[in-house]
Amino acid sequence: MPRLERSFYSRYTPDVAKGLLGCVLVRKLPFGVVSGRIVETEAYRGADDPASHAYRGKTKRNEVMFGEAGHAYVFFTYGNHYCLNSTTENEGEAGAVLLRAVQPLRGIEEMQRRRGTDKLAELASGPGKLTRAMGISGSLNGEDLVTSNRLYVLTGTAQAEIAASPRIGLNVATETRWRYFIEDNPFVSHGRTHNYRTEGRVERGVVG
DNA sequence: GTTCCGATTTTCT
DNA sequence: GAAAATCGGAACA
Repeated sequence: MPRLERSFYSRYTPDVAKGLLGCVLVRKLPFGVVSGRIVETEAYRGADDPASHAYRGKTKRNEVMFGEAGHAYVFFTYGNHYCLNSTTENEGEAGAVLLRAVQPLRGIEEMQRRRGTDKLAELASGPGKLTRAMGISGSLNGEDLVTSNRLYVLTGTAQAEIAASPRIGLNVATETRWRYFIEDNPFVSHGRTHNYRTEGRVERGVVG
């Protein structure tokens, strides 16, 4: 399976977020390889997106978002958790896709050990869980996903129905539905107020 | 320099 | 369903 190229990432962020569904995130660790199929993402842009870290311009923390597409943007939040994004758009224009959940494929035992649970559906069903399960931390911030041998993404092939909902954990831009996930997939996160089954405003599409 | 609060998870009721 | 844990970045003075 080929790796995603730079041109894949260098597009309108919501399109990249949708396109990443079904692709395979790969992390090489000293103990072996762990990987998972991406089942849930969120799009964040720049000055036009109040929910984005880049909304108020470039800072030391978010500068990766303004750089070349296809790099990892890893940030620390809530005192405990790292979140993994891939940068998007043309260089100089901010954008990133938050990877929120994967379906474990390879290295499941390693992920179980790191997460302290053996339940597959809970290994990486949330952004913080995902980074913990796959050994991703701030040291990978800025990593080039197109050339790195530590962290990269392979193209997906499986056809699946995708749905869209508001992004999770925000109190701004709540009308913008830039969260994308594979419908009825048991590996997506729940997300408190985002019970999409009862929301009734889910957009559908197809990824493949 | 100080204060506020989050792109979350876990645990308890 | 609700709340605590926990710390670095960003905003304001």
